[in-house]
Amino acid sequence: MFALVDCNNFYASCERMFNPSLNGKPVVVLSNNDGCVIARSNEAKALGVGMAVPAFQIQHLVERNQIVVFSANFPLYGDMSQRVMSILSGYSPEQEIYSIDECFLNLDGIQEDFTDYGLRMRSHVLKWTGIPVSVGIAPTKTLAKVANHIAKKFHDRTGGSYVIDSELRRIKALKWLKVEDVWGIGRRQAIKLKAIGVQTAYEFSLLDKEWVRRHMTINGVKLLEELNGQKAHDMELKEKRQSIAITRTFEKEYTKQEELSERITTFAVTAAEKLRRQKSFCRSLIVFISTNRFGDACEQYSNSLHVKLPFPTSSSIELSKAATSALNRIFKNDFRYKRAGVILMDFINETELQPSLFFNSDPRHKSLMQTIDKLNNKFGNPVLKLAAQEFRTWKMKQEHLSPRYTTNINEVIRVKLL
DNA sequence: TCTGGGGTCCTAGGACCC
DNA sequence: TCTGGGGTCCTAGGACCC
Repeated sequence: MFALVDCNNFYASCERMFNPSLNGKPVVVLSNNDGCVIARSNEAKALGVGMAVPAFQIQHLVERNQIVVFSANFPLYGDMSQRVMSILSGYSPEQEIYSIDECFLNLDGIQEDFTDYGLRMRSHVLKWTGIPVSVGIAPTKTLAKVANHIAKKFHDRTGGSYVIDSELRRIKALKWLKVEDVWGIGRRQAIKLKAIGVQTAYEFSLLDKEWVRRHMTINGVKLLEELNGQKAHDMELKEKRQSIAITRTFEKEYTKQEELSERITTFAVTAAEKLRRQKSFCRSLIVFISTNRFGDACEQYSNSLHVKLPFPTSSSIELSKAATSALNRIFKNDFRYKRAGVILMDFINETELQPSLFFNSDPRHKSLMQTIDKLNNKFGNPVLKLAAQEFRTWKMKQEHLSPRYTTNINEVIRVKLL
């Protein structure tokens, strides 16, 4: 059996955790630059605040209903996530952290009643972190997702834990679940399926396997099997990322290549730090730039370049050089750039590096990077930068930022004794 | 005025090989 | 007029996830 444990309205719950006066009130969290909605409390959902809606479009709702708005505080969410995951790891020898707010647990060998087990996890996490979670348990990962959906949706009845462990429950659940809400069926597939009269997960589960394979590839077939109770996905105990991306929508539009180049350099340096943290080397990278996609149609330009590196490296210097030279090749004057990014890929493990006879990463960079990482970790990022990076740190729009309660000693919560 | 960021996997088709 | 057959590898782009 698999459990899927998912934090309820995770970012909003993190904010409320340190500000209990917000309990019962509508809360939303915005993306970088206070751009659009990325988390909503149940109260905010009920008021009609949609997911991923631009902030300015809900301004009237915010004012009319006194919705409390937060700027994204990723240091806080990342730290809270670690705490939640750490507690949950005690409930199974195998934990797959699927995203910042959810994980799968392998429950093979658990003797306790599954519903109770789920409830126990839930109250444990709630007590120790203040974050409410929902637990779905079933014989396949996809059905565990379905069970989780039910646990959350009918919290009053389930208490936040639901188990699909019989044909009766499986069929009842699938008949209830709309096909577009199945894990793995997105907008495109949902349209196709509805066109042939499939409305529910149950109707999907009865489709002919060949038809599904032809129209939805191997993923569709796996989905079909999983919904029918046959395991097609196992725990994925992932070690390392296969790609690392740093991309940003800028707070302003850039026209000068030097300015863009500084930002790209910083993206590459940041990505390189992450690369070194997971002890990998990278063999290629993509740089992309783009004008404002919401702007005037005739002023649009976007381009990307995938460059192979002459040798595997994790050096910030070498990676940022490669990135800026890629930028030089795609940059065009007379455009106003609003978005750009660097994506590292094609990794190998540090330990599996085969030096080449002719071209290799500069060996001196290894200890240099170690020292830079050490200093930046100790004194806060980034005391040390490359000269090619921008001099001042860019300030994104964050008008509703909460303190970093759990990761910065100067911002810990203060308790006043009366 | 204002419109996010970070991932994974699959497939079709091109380039190349014999 | 007729113009083989069987492979592998790589990549861009699509679809999906949170």
